[in-house]
Amino acid sequence: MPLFIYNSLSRTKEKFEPLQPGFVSMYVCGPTVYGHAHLGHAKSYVSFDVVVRWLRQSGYRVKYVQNITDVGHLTDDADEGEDKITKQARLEQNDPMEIAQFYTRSFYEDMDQLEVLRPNIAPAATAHIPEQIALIERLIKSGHAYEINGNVYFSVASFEGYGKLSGRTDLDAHQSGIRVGIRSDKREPADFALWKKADDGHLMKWNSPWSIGYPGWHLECSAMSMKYLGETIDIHGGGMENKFPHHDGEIAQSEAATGQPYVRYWMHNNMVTIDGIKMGKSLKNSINLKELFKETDPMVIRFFVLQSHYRSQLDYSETAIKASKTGLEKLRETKRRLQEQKPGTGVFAIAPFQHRFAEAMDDDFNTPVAISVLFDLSKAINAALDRPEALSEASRQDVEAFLDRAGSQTLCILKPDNLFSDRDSKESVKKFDGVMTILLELRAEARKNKDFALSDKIRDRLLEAGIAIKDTRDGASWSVQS
RNA sequence: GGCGAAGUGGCCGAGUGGUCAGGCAGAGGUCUGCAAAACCUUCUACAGCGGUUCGAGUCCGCUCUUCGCCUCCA
Repeated sequence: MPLFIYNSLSRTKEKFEPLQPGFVSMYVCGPTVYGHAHLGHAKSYVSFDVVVRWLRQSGYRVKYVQNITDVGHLTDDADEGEDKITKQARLEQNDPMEIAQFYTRSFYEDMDQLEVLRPNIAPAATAHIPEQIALIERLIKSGHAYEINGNVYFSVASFEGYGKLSGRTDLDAHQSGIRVGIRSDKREPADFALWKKADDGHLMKWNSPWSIGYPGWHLECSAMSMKYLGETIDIHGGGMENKFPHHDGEIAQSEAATGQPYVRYWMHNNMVTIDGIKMGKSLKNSINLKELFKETDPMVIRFFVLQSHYRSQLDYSETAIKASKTGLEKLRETKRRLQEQKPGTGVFAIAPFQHRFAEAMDDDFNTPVAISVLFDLSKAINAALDRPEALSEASRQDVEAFLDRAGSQTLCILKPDNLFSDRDSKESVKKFDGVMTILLELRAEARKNKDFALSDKIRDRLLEAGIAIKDTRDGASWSVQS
């Protein structure tokens, strides 16, 4: 069953065939680190995390590079405005590099909570200035870039096919959108900066053959992608809002420099919206993940994100999150029941579910359908467990193996053990388990003596403490509420 | 204005021609000391108007509406 990926460049689903059999090179645009991550980052990086995980499940060796943009780019037009990181540094009365480091760590903390695997290489833009300068030199030599007054610009007219990703190929149209009246030494308004001379007071700056300055925004991805993954990479991912100008700029400067195709499959994920409006830092409607995690289990957020397709907009609301929470709890409960059941004789065929799950994932990573397969499975398993014959040990193991691969390894919404965090030691878990066993025994005794006031009190008080009791045919079980 | 995407039931959200998405919420039932969970049954859809077709959320056209990009942005 081959994998199909929707390629933003061709606007069709294409059969995935990496450049080298068995090996996938993948680059995803990372965050600009001048603030805490928000729900939009969660959607993006959870989506690409599942892409990486499924490729690995499918047997590929994946080299995953995701940059950290720690060069401050401008808040405004390409020629005006203050650098974002410098601005944040001024607001926090801090050094720009400390700002970048602080928010980089914050980003990974949040991603860890969401079970997003770290990239194999996470290159920082500031650590690759020489590579970026070398790429500019290459472009100047080949006549695709020019230097004026210490600034270097990419000549858009020199690259045929500029704008092919976004569909913006009419250069005259570019000009109409550009504000008049700003002073610029560009030859053409559509040309974009590769190197900018630093103004007085600009804090993040480096030496270059042209001026003391800083690199253009699009440049770092091209330079670092080439350095770690080669001139042609298999997959490049990013947010849709970056198709133009960022990704079209990357294509132009990369392909102009190498003469090789830059990316084989472009993947773009859609936005998170609130009441239909895009969530964005600059729009001041973004939902900070650290705040969100105070009330909502990060796994619920991950599940919520994966319940919609990565190319669809995802509309945030508290009711939607709550629905996801209840839904995820249902899947967890089935998994728990399965683990706790006493071996029976029933035979359960897992193959059709495996097949449907793989089919969904191979169809451009259709996680909502993949999750619906898990719900169908949940229903079938619960029904089987309700029957006296239950599941044989062999069948139970088959189902658990599938749940581990699909739910834990691929979607990563059902962790192997979600009762306690990883920080809790095995010893304390064991002790807690012992205490719970005693409480359940006391409650069972009370019920046997028809002392329902006591048994209900135990149940109610435990629920207040965040532990739910369920009476099953095989006795009571308990679980921690998320 | 230019480029691109989308409008599905109370809510979220799949589905590119021919029984069914799925989740949440609602209703009825089974089970239970009661609850919870689970299971069974069940009610609300494809923005509008034309067209193609034996047959259309699904293809085509028009209209209306929404969103993204054209400034930094996942």
